[in-house]
Amino acid sequence: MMQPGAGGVAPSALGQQPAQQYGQQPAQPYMMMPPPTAQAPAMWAPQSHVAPPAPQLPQHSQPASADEVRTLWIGDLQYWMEENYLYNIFLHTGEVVSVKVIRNKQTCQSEGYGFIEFNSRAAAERVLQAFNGTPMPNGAQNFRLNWASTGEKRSDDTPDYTIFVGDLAADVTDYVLQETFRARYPSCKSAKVVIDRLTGRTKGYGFVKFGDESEQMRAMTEMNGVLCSTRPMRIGPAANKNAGGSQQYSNGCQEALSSKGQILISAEMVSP
DNA sequence: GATGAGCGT
Repeated sequence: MMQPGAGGVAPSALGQQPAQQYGQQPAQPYMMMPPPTAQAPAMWAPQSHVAPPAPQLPQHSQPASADEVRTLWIGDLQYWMEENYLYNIFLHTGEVVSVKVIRNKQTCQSEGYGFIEFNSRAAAERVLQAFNGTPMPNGAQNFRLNWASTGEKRSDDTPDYTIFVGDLAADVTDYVLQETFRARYPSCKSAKVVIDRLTGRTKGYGFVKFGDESEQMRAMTEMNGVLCSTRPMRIGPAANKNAGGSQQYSNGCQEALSSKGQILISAEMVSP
């Protein structure tokens, strides 16, 4: 027989209202700030904060074939941003099916990203367009949203040529950084300002990716010292993360190995 | 100041 108390539980596991305390956050973290300049497009969020025109940050194009893709990936989460926080942010859409923050199994600490599933692909896309790159309710950082990858490979055939950009002012966002470069380098694909997960604030450096190697090279010299927002950028080579950007070290490794070998050999020779 | 971040049961 059914337990009386458990009969009419909320459909979603999140239905049970979360006790809303997010670390240092005061009582109502979700109070959406009034739209700065927003005339609400009144599609699905009549009365709410419609963020400034979502900058066209690079996102994976929506997979056309897969009807099932209704989930967004969200990153750059601070540790205190848990399911209930995310859930309440998108609550007004009425179309959130589930929310999940990925945690480390040992420490149970957030890994800084999660997934938001909507009841339709269109709903997910609206959220993606409207929120991505706009300030999160806590005010410190911007939403970093994208389509969740469904295990299928992302269409990413082209190599990236990346540079490191330092000395960024506090107000430089991905969008600002990217536009700074895209104005001169059409192959500029994306820009990312690195965010401190503890504070949600910028670390003052970032990465810019180009599709064209010669533009990467040119940008390295031409853009060094150029103003971005209020500060001159300092540009350097990016440590090889995603290949492409710089030369492989295959030869270097061999040299290192052989010279190590030499050291060993000479050590043997030196020994009595 | 100083080299990310990225897909779960």
